[in-house]
Amino acid sequence: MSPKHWLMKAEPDSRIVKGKDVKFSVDDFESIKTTSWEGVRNAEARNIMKSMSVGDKVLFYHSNCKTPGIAAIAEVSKEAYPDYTAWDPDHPYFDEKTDKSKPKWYMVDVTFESRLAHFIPLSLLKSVAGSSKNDPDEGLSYIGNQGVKAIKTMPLVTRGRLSVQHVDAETYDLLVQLGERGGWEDVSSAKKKGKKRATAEDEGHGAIEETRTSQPGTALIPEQKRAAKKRKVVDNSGTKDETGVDEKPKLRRSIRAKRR
DNA sequence: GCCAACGTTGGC
DNA sequence: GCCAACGTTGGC
Repeated sequence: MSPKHWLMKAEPDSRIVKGKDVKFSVDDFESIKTTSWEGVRNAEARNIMKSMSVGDKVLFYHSNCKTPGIAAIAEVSKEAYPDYTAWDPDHPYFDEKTDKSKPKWYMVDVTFESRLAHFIPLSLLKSVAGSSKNDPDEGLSYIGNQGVKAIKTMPLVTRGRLSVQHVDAETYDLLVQLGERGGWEDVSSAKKKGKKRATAEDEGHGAIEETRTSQPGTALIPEQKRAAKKRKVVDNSGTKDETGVDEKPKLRRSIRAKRR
């Protein structure tokens, strides 16, 4: 079976939730190599993960940060299995309403493959998608109008909110190509951000390791927030169970602690 | 920090 | 099972 393609979001910026840093950047991912994608608490995203197979390709996306966009390529390395963090009351994404006899939330393992040579900012995709033209801007002519069309129909652009998304094969190829070749840096990005080279630096790309906060390995993905919130209501039990998990949970996604 | 878009919840 | 109210996502 040929591999399927997906996009998964993580938050590269630090945020403390229940005493844990939920950050998970491309740097973290690169140094950890393989991580479980726990914390998804959205049914649709969960179902999407359940349909993943080992070997499927994943676009790793930086979300809820200064320059959101696609940073790396990864691969599914373990198919869906119960997300034990849902049962851990100390975990930000504890879900009081599930129990072990009947797992509700699932996760997959994902293994880092490589960074894109050119971080693909969401703003670029939006700008292509929002254009009335069907031909790419200069610098991007290699994507052709099929490329433009593919971008215009991406869920990332048309619907946004989902933290785990399907990407179709052609679109995936196109994005990888974009990430390898770049070509927009002197055009659209520079235009809108006025001179600001939004690519490498914000994302910790390239050689310089920039100021990387604390240690990698922890970060949450978007959906967990809800669960984290609910969780406050409960807070019973303090015992960490023996789910047989020996590696400390790597949160991922995001929790929006307190906002507004 | 704001707030639009959209998902979830719960009353009926 | 509709739908208004509410809560969250996540870009800007």
